[in-house]
Amino acid sequence: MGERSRASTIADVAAHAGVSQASVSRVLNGKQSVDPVIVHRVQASIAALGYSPSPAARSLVHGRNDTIAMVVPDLENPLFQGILKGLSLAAASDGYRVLVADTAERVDDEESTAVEARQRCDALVLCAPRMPEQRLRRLVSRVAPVVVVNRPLPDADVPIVGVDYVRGIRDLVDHLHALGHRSIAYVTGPVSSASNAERLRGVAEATGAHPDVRVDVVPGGSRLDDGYAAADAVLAARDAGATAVIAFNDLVALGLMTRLRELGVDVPGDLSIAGFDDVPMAGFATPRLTSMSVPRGEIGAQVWARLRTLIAGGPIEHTVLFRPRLEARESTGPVR
Amino acid sequence: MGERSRASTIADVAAHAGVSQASVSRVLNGKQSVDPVIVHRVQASIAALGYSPSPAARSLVHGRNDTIAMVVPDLENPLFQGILKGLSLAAASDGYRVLVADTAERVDDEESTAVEARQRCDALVLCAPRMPEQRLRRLVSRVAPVVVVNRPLPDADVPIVGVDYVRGIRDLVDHLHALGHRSIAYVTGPVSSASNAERLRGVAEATGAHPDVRVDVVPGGSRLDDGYAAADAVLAARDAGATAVIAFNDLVALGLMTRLRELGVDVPGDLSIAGFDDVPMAGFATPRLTSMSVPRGEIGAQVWARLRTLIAGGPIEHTVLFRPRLEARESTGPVR
DNA sequence: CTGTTAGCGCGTTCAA
DNA sequence: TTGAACGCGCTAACAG
Repeated sequence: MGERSRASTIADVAAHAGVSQASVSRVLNGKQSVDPVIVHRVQASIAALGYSPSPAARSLVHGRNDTIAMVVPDLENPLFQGILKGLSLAAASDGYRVLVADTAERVDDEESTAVEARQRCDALVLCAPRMPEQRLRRLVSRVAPVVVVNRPLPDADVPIVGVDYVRGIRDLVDHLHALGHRSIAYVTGPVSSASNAERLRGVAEATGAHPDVRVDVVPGGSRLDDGYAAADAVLAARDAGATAVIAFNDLVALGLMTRLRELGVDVPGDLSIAGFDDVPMAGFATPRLTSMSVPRGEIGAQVWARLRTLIAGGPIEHTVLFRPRLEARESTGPVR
Repeated sequence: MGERSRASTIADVAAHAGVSQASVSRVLNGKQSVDPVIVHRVQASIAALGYSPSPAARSLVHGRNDTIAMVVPDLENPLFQGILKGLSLAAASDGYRVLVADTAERVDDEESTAVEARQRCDALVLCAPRMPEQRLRRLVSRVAPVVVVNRPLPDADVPIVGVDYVRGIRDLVDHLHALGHRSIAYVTGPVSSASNAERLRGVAEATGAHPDVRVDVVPGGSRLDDGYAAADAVLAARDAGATAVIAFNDLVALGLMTRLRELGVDVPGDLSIAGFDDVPMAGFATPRLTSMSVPRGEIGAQVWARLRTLIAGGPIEHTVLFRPRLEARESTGPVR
């Protein structure tokens, strides 16, 4: 194989067309008017040489590269996937690309990863549910423009797009309460997770609103195996009177249901179970899982909308929280 | 708010330290030896100014930007997620980032998306299961260095990393055959998908090896709903004698099982069902789904390994196909 | 070991 | 309307 032929530059085109680089640049960007004859000639040369402008050079001149970065703790989480997909599609429709940085749950790397990613991109989307709040605040001020996803950050100069977990849990407790449940077990998410803290606040508010309801907290996690492993603790709670379970998310709920089935526990006969996020699988589980639906793609789209105005020099728009919607299915039933 | 202060440049650092830009550059890259005194002074200035080099300028001068792009048809597919995650982690360990481009199943956009992504990145990973082969061949030659994922492309100058679907299906048929099944229904994937074609080849080879086995093909898809919707056709096949089902992938299998359960069909009592990919949920389904396990993360890592040697000017390494491993679970049982 | 110079490819003044 | 010249920020070649 011969040497890889160097891609043609704007200078090549200019020479080929017998005009100046400036003219080529002008027909390329169409910002100024140029003689139709030149336009035509330049276009011909561009086609002939198969020229396409260098994004790197453009970036250097413009100081931006039409790319944003999204930092996530785990790409395998259906929630982040959905958000990423929505973000990617929305950004693409405005000519922006998305760089993803998976921190592989290593909280200590999140900061440097974010800063590094931000340097090569025009803006940042931060999903860092476990980063200590103070550190996050510092980080956010360093990497603006940035949007924070799925965690509260009071009085910070940053747009936030997220889910109203507090309200979601309350609505879910209402649902269970209406079914007659008075003793509920909550299987937690990762202990340091902000969205878990939010859910716990929801639990607190719910018990405040329903003094006749008590909620026991059981340690869990965020994945299928975590739910599976939480079964024993859940059964202990049941023996202590619990008739229903709220899991941190659907994966935990699904894993839990699997183990309960193995143990011969009937759902919802012996125990009602509800999840959160309404992942695609929820509606296909056995029994179909009751869950709080979260508009993943729409979250991504909203994130982009906010980032876009930020990039354009616009204001920091208000926090937007989506209220989860109850999807009542088979896994929750009346207490008996 | 005042004006956003412009980030400091290498010139600022040079001035602050009272040395030339070249010296700053040298201490930055550590390629040449520099007087310790200067090193120290420059580092101090860098810290004082909070300087960090511009990736754009570096890209322009080096002709690369330490970023690769991955083009996928659907970010929500667990298979691509796993590959993306493995790729992202492996690339990150070598200082490379990953840009993702979701073509949202729009086959017609794949080509331009890929070319566009390639221009801003040093290399490309192509997941385009439905792109017509000839178009893919042309594309591949345009965007090198590139690695193609999960589809054969005989005699093309491109490394391929994928799954041996043919062998996987054969092994799966062997499994069912050993259980006594002689009439099997195969629920297809997307018609134009390359990996579906591979599976069909596997079916053909399997029936060749087992003349006593017959396989009926039933139209399906790639997602949960597709499997759900295929139930009627599958039942028709059962009425025609089929005792087992192989689904295009786990999602289809899971969707199918859900519908069958609604219809009162016992799995595996009335019908054995097997999927493909071994997604995390497979082992948690009811009943636990028999599947062919595919090393998603490892595929991503292998893709990176090949891309890396390509970027370094190395040879086009040989195709590597992972042989799926049977995960026999509850959803397949002996014919009765 | 250090500073000066010359690009990398493009956009954008500024005159003509 | 066009072209020449400069600068974006950095690295590499060349002197000193």
